Amino acid sequence: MEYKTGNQNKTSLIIEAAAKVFANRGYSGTLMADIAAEAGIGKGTIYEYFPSKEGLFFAVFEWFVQITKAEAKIGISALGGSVSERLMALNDALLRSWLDMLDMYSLVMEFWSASASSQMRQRFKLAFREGYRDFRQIVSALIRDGVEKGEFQPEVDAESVAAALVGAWDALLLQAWFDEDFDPLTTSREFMNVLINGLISKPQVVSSA
Amino acid sequence: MEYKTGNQNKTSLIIEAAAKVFANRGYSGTLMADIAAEAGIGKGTIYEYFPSKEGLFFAVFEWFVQITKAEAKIGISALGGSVSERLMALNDALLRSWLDMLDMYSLVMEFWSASASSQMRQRFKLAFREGYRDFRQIVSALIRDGVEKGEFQPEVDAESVAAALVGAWDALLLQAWFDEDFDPLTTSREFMNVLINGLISKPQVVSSA
Amino acid sequence: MEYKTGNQNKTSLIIEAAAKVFANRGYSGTLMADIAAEAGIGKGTIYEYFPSKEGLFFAVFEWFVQITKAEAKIGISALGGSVSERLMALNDALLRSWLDMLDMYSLVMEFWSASASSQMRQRFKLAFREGYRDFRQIVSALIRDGVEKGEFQPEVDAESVAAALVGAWDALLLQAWFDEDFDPLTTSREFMNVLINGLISKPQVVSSA
Amino acid sequence: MEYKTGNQNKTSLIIEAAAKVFANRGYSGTLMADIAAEAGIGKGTIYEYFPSKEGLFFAVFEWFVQITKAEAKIGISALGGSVSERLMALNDALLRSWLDMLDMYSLVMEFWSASASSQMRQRFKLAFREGYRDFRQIVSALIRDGVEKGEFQPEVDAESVAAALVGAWDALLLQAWFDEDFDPLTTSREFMNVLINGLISKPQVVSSA
DNA sequence: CATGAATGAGGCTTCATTCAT
DNA sequence: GATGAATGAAGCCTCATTCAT
Repeated sequence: MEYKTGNQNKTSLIIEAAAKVFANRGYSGTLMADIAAEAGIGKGTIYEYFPSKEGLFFAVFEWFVQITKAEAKIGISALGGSVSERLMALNDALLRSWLDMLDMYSLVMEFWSASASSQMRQRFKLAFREGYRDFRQIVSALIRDGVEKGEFQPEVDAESVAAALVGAWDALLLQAWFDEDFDPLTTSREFMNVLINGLISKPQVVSSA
Repeated sequence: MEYKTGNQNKTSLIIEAAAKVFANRGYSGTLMADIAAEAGIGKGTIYEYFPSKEGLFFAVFEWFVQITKAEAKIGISALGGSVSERLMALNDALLRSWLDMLDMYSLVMEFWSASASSQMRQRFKLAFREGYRDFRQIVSALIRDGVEKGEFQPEVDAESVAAALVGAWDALLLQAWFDEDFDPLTTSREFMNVLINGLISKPQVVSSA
Repeated sequence: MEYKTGNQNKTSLIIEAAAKVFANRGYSGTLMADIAAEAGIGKGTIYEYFPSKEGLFFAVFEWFVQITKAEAKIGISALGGSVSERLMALNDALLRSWLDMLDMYSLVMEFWSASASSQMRQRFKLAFREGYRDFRQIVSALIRDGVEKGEFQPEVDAESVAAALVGAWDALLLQAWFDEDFDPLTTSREFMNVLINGLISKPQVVSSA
Repeated sequence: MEYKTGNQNKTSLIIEAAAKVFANRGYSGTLMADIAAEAGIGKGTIYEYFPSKEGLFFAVFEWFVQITKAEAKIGISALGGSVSERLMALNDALLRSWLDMLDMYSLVMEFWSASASSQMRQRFKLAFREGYRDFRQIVSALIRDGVEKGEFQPEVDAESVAAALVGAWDALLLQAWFDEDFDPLTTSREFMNVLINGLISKPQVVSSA
């Protein structure tokens, strides 16, 4: 009825329509008819390209992972400068690109939920695990770089910081999704200042229980 | 039929049975009949205590929020010592209590997903927002305390660090849920070392794009 | 809406309603809704008793086989007299009982068709094979009895005659179903006269290609 | 794509492909796409030659009736000799020609079933009635010939015997289709011996209920 | 109070048929 | 003529909810 996106083929037309509807209504709240209507095609046509609702959902997931990874890579490869600067730049790039599609964030929650239940559990869980691993690796490589260059303290456990950082980004967006008054970009930058400071400064030991 | 966990009343019997089943099968994968079977009661009985599946789900959510908050309070109130030490102790307490019920973590994902799908969106979204706000407040109060006591640097933005920290905890558990080889406790402690170091040390300024 | 048949239980209520509708509209022409309406119950109720349309169809088949066998047994056990007389009496009894339910004959055709195609092929095919074997056996036992008693010629191959006879009965009813002007009872009696005569009389050999 | 059976035209190409698929999967189990694939043509092409699935099915039926009749005529016209011999020869010829295409037998069952289900009922029912009548007539003519020539007893009711005989042939093939261990040719010959004996021998009267 | 048999609205999916190329 | 991508009517089945016992 009103296509305009440069959808090369019908497959991606459907995926994008589905993404929109899944994001708005959730997996089980979404009717195949809604997707068809959103895509401006007949209900049956979807089944020419995808085997089932579940199959389509997974295709949306893969599409989503792919564009997310692509964004991340761009954000990372972009910059020169000190490792600290690059880390902060990565923070900005990621959050900005995500904020641009915050309305899609509910998709992520649908994916999480799918990975927790249902038939597709395994496929999703695996994909998430791999996705997080990849992402952690990218960030930890950056941090390790900082350690090797002497910019960061040698005691720093790059893996752990990367894992927590990746998680923090994720969760800041989550909070932004829940709370319109929450500004994740500013928040993250303040946080990054502290964290980077922690990476750079000679540690003051703390003990615990 | 064989549940005797200290359920004072049938209401909590049903809630706990429902929590179990929702965690395993997801919201829409769960049948009322499954819950009744799990609780060892008749299907119709559920409707004596809850108005609908959705209502029961929300009750599970509230129950979950409550016990989670209770755990958190225990973790926080527990310790004395320096703020750094208390922060690290909080980290340990929270992660430990969550790890004990990691199999319930999928419930959180269901709740997230529910907050994204239109039917119950408002109720869940609101509850999550409040939950996160409360939690951020608790943590930011602690950090602010550190600033006021001179233990942490004055430039530190307590709110932001709290938000990111709360998020990082959440997301580390998420990663643990996806990845059995991932150890969130150790990871979090390494991360906390760096973060606390960043809070304590005099900042080395970093600029960015 | 208007039950009156002495249906002890709902299972047979549904089976009988289904038999009626399957007989009138054929398997794939039958809607589950039709059956429910015919039985005066809700659509969903059928699924409390049968797993699927196919399962219900098979249940109808089994019910049909059972009552058919029961009829046959009555027909057979009934009479004394010479074997010839008993054979003729069997002929009459079978055809009469079938003619009483000729409107159900189309069910048989549905069953044949089901045995030829579809998922259920094996189950139906097997049941038909067994059904025919049983029936042949009953008839051949009778004929063999005639041979042993010296009433029939010793050269008679009881098995073969039984098989053909069983088939002839079947097929006469089939023709009656197609052709309202066809009188299978008279026809069969005339035929039986010839056949029994052939069993009794000393054979006049015939050769062929 | 790879069919070159002497199909003069595409019409018969399609009919034969359809016959194959209908025989294997049954009417409603058959997809138009299957037929097109079997015929090595496009789905749409079928509609250039036939108005609908049902129309094609009926065309297959007519084609089937035609070749069956042709076979029967050949079998009948073939032989000289006594009527008994011709009858036996007919038996052999018919069964042999049918056994050669036993895998097509399931088509007959589909046709029967079609004649029972409401949509096409009339057309099929009529065709079957005519088919049986024709066939009975051919056989009864033969038997009457035997009576007239004094070879068979005058009391014989040619029509009835013909009807039963035609039915027996049909049903023996049916049993063969259900039961691979069943040998219809031998069976039929043993049966024919008895029957022909009954036609020839002076009758021994039998009375019944 | 407790139950579970009964219900029927609702949704996914199939597939004969159409029609633009 | 030939094609096969697109269609949407139609049907099986699910399952939250009700209510008579």
